[in-house]
Amino acid sequence: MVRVRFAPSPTGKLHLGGLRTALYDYAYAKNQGGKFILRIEDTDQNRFVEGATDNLVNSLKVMGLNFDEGPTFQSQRLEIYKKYALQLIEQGDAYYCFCTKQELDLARQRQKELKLPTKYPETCRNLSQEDVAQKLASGTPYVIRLAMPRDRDFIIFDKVRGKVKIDSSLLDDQVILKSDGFPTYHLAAVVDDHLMEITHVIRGEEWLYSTPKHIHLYDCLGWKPPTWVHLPLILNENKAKLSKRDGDFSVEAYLEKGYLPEAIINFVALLGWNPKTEKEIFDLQYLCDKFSFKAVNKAGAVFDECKLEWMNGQYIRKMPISDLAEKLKKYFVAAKIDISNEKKYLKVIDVAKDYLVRLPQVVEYSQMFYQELEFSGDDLELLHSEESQTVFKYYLENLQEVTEYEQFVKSASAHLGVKGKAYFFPLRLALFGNSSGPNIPVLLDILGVEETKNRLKSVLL
RNA sequence: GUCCCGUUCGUCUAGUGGCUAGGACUCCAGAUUCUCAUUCUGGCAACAGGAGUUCAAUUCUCCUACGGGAUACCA
Repeated sequence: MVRVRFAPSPTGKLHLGGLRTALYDYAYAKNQGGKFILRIEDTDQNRFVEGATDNLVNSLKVMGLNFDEGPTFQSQRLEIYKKYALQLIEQGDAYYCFCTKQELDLARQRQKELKLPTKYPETCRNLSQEDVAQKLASGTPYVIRLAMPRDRDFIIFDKVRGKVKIDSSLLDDQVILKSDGFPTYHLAAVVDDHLMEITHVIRGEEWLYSTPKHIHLYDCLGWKPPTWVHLPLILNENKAKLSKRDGDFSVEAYLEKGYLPEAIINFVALLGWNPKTEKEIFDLQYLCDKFSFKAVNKAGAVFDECKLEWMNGQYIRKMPISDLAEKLKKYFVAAKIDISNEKKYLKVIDVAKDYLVRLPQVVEYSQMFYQELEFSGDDLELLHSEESQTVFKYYLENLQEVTEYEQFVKSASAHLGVKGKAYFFPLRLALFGNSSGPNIPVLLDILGVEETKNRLKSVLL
């Protein structure tokens, strides 16, 4: 049974990169009839952000990525990690380290100056039993480090990258238990992945290089390592890892900007994966059906919001008008626009939907149906021209409740001998406030005879 | 610095030892006999460079360049 976990740390909101990882986790689990598990990696007390877990959980929910188990919190499992850390010490696979931060910084700085690889100098790796006992007894702060082997190459068999070889002599003796008693990622993730019977570890590429440490941990503990899957990163326009400096890439922010969850899912899915067909618009179910690691790209993908906008428009236009109308109501409420006339509102949305890229724009594109129009000097000049006035008068005299609009618009043009821009522009301006926009019959239909006449009267000389 | 990963239009990507290197977004043009939007049609635009293997390399190998990641008591 396939079991995959999404394991974010609660240091901020769920961002697009995290969402993509969670999405592939979910897709693979569902594809294999397995389980999708949420685990919160809250082992860094300094970076903990209040409310981050709620945001993570909520964002996943909105996106439709429901987890089968969890969330599990690592901060509630400290005793377990400690137990294994101690076991590793007993086995001689880990050791106490009493080096201070200053000593380590200094060593690292010296290595940099000498252009050597920066790594822990292994000062405490060969401390005598007595030294250790004495320091422990005197209450010296300590961490526990993993003693990496120095004589073997680690081979990672990665599902998207293939075989990756890393020379063990380059690897650091990583801290696995911090002085505050919390484990580091390396220990916590390995222990939990084993205990939770995770079969596939799917994570960002930034973890590839530390995988040997994890493999070694599995070996020392006598456990079977999971299948490794390292995903390419999502990049900003400068091709660097998406970071907070580039702006707010949280799922929440994109929802607020007015992107539909379906569009976000679809778009993010395509950043690093494709169904090997020309199909680009698809839903979560389709992704789950088709997903495989074989089709995951190796190279990072630049996030391009233009294409997201286009895709969002596609989803907006595809949506049943009543659903869309319902979804858009809140923007009108926020703008204090009265949309209680349901019939009119639906017509307005039907027109606006072709213009929409992001949801909140709906107000901008349809407020002219609800608010009094304002005209510039140039506008007034056009509205007050003799020809325009003739058209308006004709409409005021002849437009009736029973009128068939399309026909009326045509016959009026014929009757008055005015056509083209000279005919349509002033009308649209008077009724809609802009010389470009929807067709006149559509405007008449939305406004209705009474409102149309009111608007025409107000520009009559 | 060191190690690891990567490199097809500006961006997301398909693809193959021999093709006019395909699609999508953006942009441009045309059509939908008023405009805008939608929709449709067409166009611009790419195999990082150099060696090697081969009858033939974008495709396989090596090197270089460039980009990214890691190098923490962060994940």
